[in-house]
Amino acid sequence: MRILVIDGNSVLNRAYYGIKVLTSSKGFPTNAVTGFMNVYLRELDRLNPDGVAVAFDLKAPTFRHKACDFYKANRKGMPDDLALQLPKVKELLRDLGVNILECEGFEADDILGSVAEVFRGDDDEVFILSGDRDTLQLIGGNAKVLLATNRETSAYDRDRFFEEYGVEPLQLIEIKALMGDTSDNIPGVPGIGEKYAKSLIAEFGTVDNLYENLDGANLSAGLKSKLQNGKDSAYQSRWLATIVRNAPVPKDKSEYLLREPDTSAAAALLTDLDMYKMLEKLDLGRVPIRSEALTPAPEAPREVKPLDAENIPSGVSYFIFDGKTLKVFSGDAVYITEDKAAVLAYLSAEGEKTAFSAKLAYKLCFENGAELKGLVFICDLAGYLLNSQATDYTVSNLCGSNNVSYNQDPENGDIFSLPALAKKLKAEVEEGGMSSLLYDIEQPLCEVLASMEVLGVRVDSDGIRAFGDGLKADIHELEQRIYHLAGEEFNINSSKQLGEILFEKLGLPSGKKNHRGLSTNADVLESLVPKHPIARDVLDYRTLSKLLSTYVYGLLEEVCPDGRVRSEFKQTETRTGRISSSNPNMQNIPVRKELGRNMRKFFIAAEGKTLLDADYSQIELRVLASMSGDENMRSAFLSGTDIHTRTASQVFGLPEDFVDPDMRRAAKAVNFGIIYGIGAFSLSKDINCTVAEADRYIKNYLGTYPMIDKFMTDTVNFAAEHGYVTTLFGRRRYIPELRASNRIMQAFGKRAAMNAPIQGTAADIIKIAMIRVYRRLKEEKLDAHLILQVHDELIVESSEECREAAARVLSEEMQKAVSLSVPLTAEVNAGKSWYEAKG
DNA sequence: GTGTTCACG
DNA sequence: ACGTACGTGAACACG
Repeated sequence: MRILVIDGNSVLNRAYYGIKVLTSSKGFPTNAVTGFMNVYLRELDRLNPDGVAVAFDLKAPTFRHKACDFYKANRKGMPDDLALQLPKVKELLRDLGVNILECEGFEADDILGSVAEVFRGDDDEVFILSGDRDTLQLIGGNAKVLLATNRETSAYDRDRFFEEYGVEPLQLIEIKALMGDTSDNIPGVPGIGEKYAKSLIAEFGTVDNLYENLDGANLSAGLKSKLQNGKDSAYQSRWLATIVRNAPVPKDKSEYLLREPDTSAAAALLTDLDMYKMLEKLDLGRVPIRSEALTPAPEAPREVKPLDAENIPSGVSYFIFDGKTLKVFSGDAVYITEDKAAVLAYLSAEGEKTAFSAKLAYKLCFENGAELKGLVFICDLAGYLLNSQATDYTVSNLCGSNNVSYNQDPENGDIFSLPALAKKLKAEVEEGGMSSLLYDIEQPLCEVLASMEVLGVRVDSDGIRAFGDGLKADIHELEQRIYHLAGEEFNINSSKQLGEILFEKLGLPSGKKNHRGLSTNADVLESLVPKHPIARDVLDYRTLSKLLSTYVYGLLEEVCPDGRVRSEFKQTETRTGRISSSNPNMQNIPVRKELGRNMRKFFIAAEGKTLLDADYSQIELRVLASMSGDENMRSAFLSGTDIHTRTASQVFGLPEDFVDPDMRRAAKAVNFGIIYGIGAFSLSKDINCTVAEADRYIKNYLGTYPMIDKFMTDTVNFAAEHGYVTTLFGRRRYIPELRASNRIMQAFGKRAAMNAPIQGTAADIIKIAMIRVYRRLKEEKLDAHLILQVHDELIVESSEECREAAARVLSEEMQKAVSLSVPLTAEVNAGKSWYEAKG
C-alpha cells in the first residue's frame, strides 16, 4: 500500500514561520494550522495514499534515547502563538480520521524512520513529508522524501539526492557527523564546514573509514589535527544525527489506513478558528455543527414560493438581493423572484426590512425612480463594524464568526439563516457600543454611495485618447533611447530584465535587495541619475507608461455608453473605516505632478453643469490635536497660521518668520510621520537626513507636543490590553499583530494602533458630512448631487443655477459635521473640470 | 496567484 | 542584526 508519513513538528514549524499573521476574529493565531493544512491537503490530493500518519514529538523531549545532557538543551522553546496551535492541529487531524503517532522517548523523525521500516513490502510505497533536510537520510528502497516549503514540495528519491549531494542518502549522517548542525545542536568537528565534510565523505565514504585511514591520507597537517582532535565529537555527532528506526509504532499496516472522519467536529473546530476557506476546501461547508454555544438556526420555512408583485409580504421581512434575484423571508415562507417589477414592488412596500446588504437594492430603486422603504438593518455593515479585517462578508462567514449556526439548505441556506444572524449581529453591535455608528453613519451612507455609483462622473473620452497618443509618442522615443543606452532591446517593464541591464551589463551600483533580486524602484533609480543617463530615461518611461496603461487605457475601458464612469465605492473593504473605490479607482487619479494632473482635465461636468470640489484642510492633524488634547497643537490650529510652519517654529524654537523651506519640509514630514506611527529610519529617508537627526526631530516634536506623545503611548497600551483601538465614534480596529512573537510584526501592530484612531476618525467625519450634504441637497431640492469622495474631499455636480447654494451646503455641512476642540475647515472651488475645480 | 511598482489620501 | 511609516487599487511580469 501507499503511505504518507508526515513530520508534524517540522511541517508545522515551517508553516508558522512561512505565513505572517493570521488570526481568528477573536485573536487566536491560525497561521500555522492554515499553513500545515495547506501542505497536507496538497500532498494528499497529489499522492492519494491509502494510509496517512502524522508524527509529533512528545511534549517534553528534553532527552530521548540518546542520553546526552546537552542535546537540545539550548534549543529555544516554541513561541507561544505556535504552541497554542499545536493541539488544534492534532485535534483537527484526529477529526479528519488521520492517525497521530507519538512515542515516549522518540522524536518525530524517529517515528518517520520506524514507520518506513514497517512498509518495506514489495507493494509498499512510502512518502515521507518533512520540512527538515535531515530526513533525507531516510531515502531508500521504496521510501521517498518530500521536502516541504510553503510554496512547493520537492520530491527526493535516491537519484535526485545523489545528484545534489554526490553521496548516498545514508551518508548524510556521515557528513553531519563532521560538519555538525547548529539548529539541532550537533557539534560536528570544530573547524570542519560543509565543504570539507562533503569532500571527505565523498572520498572516504564513512567516518569510520576516514579515521581508519587518516594517517596515510593525503590531507594537510592542519586538517588532520582538527580531525584527530574532534574524533570523539565526530562519533557523538554521528550518533546524534542518526534517525533511529526502532520506535514502537504499530506493525499492523491496516492501522495506518485513513479512518472515517468526524465531519461535524472538524467543521466546528474550523468554524471556531474562522477558517472558512479550509471548511470549503474540505467540503465541510454544509456540515451541521454540534455545539451548545450556537444560536439555534431558524426552522426551515414551510414553503418556498414565487414572489408576486400583486401580493407582497407585509410586516417584518428579511431580504437578500444580488442585483438579479430577490429572496425574501417573511412569516414562515421564502419568496423568490427575478422579476424586476416584483422586486421593486417589494422594496418600495411598507414594512420593517432587514437586508443582508443593501447597496444593490438602493441602486435598483434609484435607477427606476423608486424608494426603498422600511430598511432598518443591514447585516454586512454590522458584520464589518464587528470585525473590519475579514476579507469578505457572506452570510455563511458572518454566521461562522458570530456563532450562529448556518442553515445547511443548499438552495436557501443564506436566507434561512438571516433572521438569527441579524438578531445576533444587532446584539453584538450594541454590546460593542457601535449602534450609533451603524444606524447613524454606515447604514445611511449606503444610500449615499449607491446614489454616487448610479450617477457616476462624465469623462471626455476624446481628450483622454488624444492625451494618450501624446504619451505613446513620448514613450516610444524614450524606449529607443533606453535601448540605445543599454546596447540591446529588452522589456523595460520587467524589473528582472531591467536589473540585469543596470546592475550587470552597465555595472551600476545596486541598492536595496528584494528577495527576488535587486530592486529597481524609483528610489534606486533616482540615486543612479548622476551616474548614468539611462536612469532618468527609465524613470520618465515608468511615469509615462503608468499614465498610459493605468489611467488612459484603464479609464477608457470603464466608460459607459453615456460617457460617464461609474466607480464602485466599497463600504466594507478597509480596516480603518475608509471607503475604497474601484473599477475605476477614482481615489488615486494623479494630482501631485503636473503631467499626471492633466488627467483631471478629462473629468468634467455634464452640459450646463459645474463641478464643486470641497476638501478638508489637515483633517487628520486636527483630529489628532483634538483627540490628544494637546494645547500647543490646538492653539496652532486656533491661530490659523500654516500648520507646518508653526510646527517648525515650535520644534526649532524660532519665530515663524525665520522658518525656511527646508525646516518647513522637515516639520511637515514629521507631522505626517506622527500620524503613521513614526520611526526615525523612515523619517530620515523621507527628508534625507541621518537617522540620528531624524531621531532628534522626533524627540523635539514629542517634547513640544507632550500630550501627543502621551496619546500615542496610551493608544498602544490600550491596544495591547484590549486587542483593539477605537475612533472617536467607537469604530474598532483589532490589532492581532500586537500579540505576535515576531518583533517586526509587533512594531507594525504598534504603528497600525497609532494610526487607526486618527485615520478612522477622519473617515467617520467625512462619512457624516456626506450624509448631511446628501440630505440637505435633497431637502433644498437643489439640482446638485454628490458624485465622488476622495478621503478628505467631496465632489458635487451642480447646475449653474444651484452652484452658490450647493457650495454653501458643502462648506457648512463639512465644517459642522462634528464639533472638535479645534475648528474643521473646508475649502470649496468650482470649475468645468476636476482640474479646474481642485483650485 | 504572488510580487513589484507606483498612483492617491 | 533585523526592516521601517498608515490606508488603498491597478498593471505587469513571472512561475
